[in-house]
Order: sequence, then C-alpha cells, then structure tokens
Amino acid sequence: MRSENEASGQKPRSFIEQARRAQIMASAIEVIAEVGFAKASLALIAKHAGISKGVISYHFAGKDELMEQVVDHVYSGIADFVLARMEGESTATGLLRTHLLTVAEHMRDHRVQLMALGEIFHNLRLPDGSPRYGITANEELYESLERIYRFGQSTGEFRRFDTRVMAITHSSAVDNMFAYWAAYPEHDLDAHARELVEIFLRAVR
Amino acid sequence: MRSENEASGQKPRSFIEQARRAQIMASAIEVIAEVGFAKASLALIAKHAGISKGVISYHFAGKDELMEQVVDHVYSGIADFVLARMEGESTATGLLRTHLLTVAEHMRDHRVQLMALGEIFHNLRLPDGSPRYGITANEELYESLERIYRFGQSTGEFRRFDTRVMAITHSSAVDNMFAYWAAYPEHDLDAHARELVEIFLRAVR
DNA sequence: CTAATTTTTGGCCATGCGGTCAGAAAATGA
DNA sequence: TCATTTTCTGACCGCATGGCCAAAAATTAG
Repeated sequence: MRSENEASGQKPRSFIEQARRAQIMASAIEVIAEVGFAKASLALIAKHAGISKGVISYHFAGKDELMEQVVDHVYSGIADFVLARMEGESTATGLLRTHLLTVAEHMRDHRVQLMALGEIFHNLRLPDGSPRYGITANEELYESLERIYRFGQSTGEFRRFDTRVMAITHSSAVDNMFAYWAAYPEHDLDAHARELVEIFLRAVR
Repeated sequence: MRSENEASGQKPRSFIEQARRAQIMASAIEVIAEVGFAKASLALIAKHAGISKGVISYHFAGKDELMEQVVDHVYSGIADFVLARMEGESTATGLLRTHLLTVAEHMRDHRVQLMALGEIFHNLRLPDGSPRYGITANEELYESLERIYRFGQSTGEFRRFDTRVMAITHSSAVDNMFAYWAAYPEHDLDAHARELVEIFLRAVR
C-alpha cells in the first residue's frame, strides 16, 4: 500500500529505522506464531530479536502499532501475490479456481506469517475492548469474492444464489484449510485446494 | 456427558456447590461474550455475579477448570440438541440438511454461550503455552461429519470426494455462519443455513 | 443451644505486563 | 576533531492479574 516516501506524512524513515522496524516485525511474527498472541510480550519479542525492550518503544508508538504493521505487511503480501495471479483470468470459473489454488500456494511458503496474522486478527482489541479486526474486517475480502460470483452469474457460468453467503463460506473454507494444515503439517495443502475448487465449482454450477 | 452422580469421582456435589458452579459459569459466559477472553478476569466475573473473587477459587480449582467446564457445558448443549433432531433421519441427504438447519436453530437461542465458547476455544492455553483447544479439538466433530458423508457415498446419494476436506469445509462454514451473525445480528441466520444446505448438497451430488 | 463444618469475605502476594526515562553509546556532519 | 543528533540500554513505574489465606459468617449436625 505504501511505497517508501508517501506525500502524506512526515520525513522519510532513515535506513536504520526501516531495518529495525523490519527486524522487530519479523521477531514479533515468529514469537506470536510460537507462543500465541497472549504470551507474546514486548519483552519476549525484544529478547528473541536480541535487543533491548526500549528499542521497540523507540521505533513504534506502542504494541498496538507494531501489531497493526504486522497485519498490514502480511496481508498485503497475500493480496499482491494472489491478485497478480488472477490478472490473466477472464472467466469466473478461472478466477475462482485460480484464487483457491494461488492462496494455497502462498500459504505453503508463509506459514509463520499467516499463523501470526490469525493470532492478531483474533486477539487484538481496541482500547475500549472491542475487537480491532473482527469478522467486519473481512468486508473488503467478501466484496471482492462477491464480485467474482456476481460476474459468473452475469455470464451465465454460475446459477443464482446468495453471493454474500457464498463469499463467507468460501473465505471460511480457505481460512480453515490453512488452520488445519498449520496443525497437521503433513496434510496435503494442494490436494485440499483442488478439492475446494471441485466443491465450489459444483456448488455454483 | 455427566449426569449428576458419576461412579468415577469422589463425593457428589452439594446443592449449594452445584448452584454456585452454575451461577459462576453463567457469569463467566456473559462476561467473556461481552469483553472477550483476554479481559475476562476472575475479578470481573466475580463482580458481575455479585460475589467475592475468592468464591470462584473455592468452587473451582482455578480459572482453567472454570473455562473447561464452560466449554463442556455449552458444547454438550449443542451436541444433545442437534443429535436429537438427527435421530429420525435415514438418508445422508436428510442428515446433512437437518444438521445444518438444526445447528442454525440452536445458535439463534444461544448467542452468548456460543460467543463465549468461541473465545475460550481460540484463546485458552495449557501451562506450556500450547493451545488447549486448537483445530485438533475438532477431531470428534470431523469424524462424525465424515460418517455422514461416507454413508451418502455408500448409498450412492453422494459422489466420491475427500470426506475429510468436506468435513473441514462443512464445519468451518457453520462456524463462520455463526461468527458473521454474531457480528451482524440483523443477518438472516435461517436463510443462511438454507443456502448452506443448497451449497453442500450440490457440492456432494 | 452448641459445636462442627461449609462457605464467604476482603485483603494480600508475587508475577508479568506496557510504557517511560536518564544517561551511555553510536552515528553523523562540519 | 569535536559538537550534535540519533539510537540503544537497563532500570524503574504503576497497574492488573490469578491465586492464597486467616478470619468472619452461615449452615448443618448432635
């Protein structure tokens, strides 16, 4: 989303600043994936990175900003990868198949990042106690999936159905494919994704 | 699972004991549903129940036991309700439809219980830091869903497919139907469930 | 009624948390 | 080289947590 010298903000980040932020985010991802969100304290993240705890406070406004940066980083990594692969597709069927297979392929190489993403997603809360990212944070994803399904309906590839329910179901199938594979690493991710293609293509036909 | 005087354990629970445990569990459910697992402290649960914090320690071995009792209680509530409704069904198609519709019906009347269940499921950890209930806690559910799908395959109602992937997808569709409705209470739960029936029956046909 | 037992209270404890800060160290620039 | 700025350290703060316990209160038994 942000290249490196946005017109909006203040001075550009120094080299050290960028490197430290990246290092701290990477450490946070690894710690969260290993011990879970609740036990991923700043002290532990700092220790794992081999730095003093104060450095995190120096480079980030607080724990919440660090977590949000991690989410942005990991999430845009997925989006960039998947959207690039979908660009060539012209049919709704092709878009659907490519989306499912590409997401699975990306998961294979980003296990810890996605585990951390899920932990933060489920646990981070605003100061008032309400979830920072709840289901409501999926709205953008739901809308882009609905666009594919409506496109398929408009071309006659797909039957009529509630596109919102289909998008929710699709999204949850992908999330749980990852969660299952994260718990059982020997599970065949690609085969799972191919099964999902079959399931959803039959469901919409 | 446990009626009221199991042969296994020690002395039966006194009346006061049972009442207090039920009261504390109910309070825990409401507090967790409202402020989330992380902020649901024993102090808050006690205050919400109008009792002193020490009472909880007196009636439960610790916070973990309280949480596990809540999970057992809510979970067996679902299982009892859904299994009773499924008893009359003789076809795999009927079992599948009944399962989806009955789960949705149960959700409608047990919003806070299920919100609390989800919070505990996602957040409770063993002393060593590993999840108390992860995806692996779904094994029993997956197996019972797989039994339905394999039954349908054996009668020729359903095509051949990977029953494990189907069970995971089915289970996640139900979980997210609830999560979406919990976030958007005006969402039509019954219509959602009927869409799921359509989706899965087409997927297996 | 009295003694024994169960239950409740409210304060206390050690622990770990996120965040802050003064000063040391390192990098930068003239 | 030396002054200035950036970066880092390690100690410290206030706070909330889960758990503990002595004593009070309530209940039960004889």
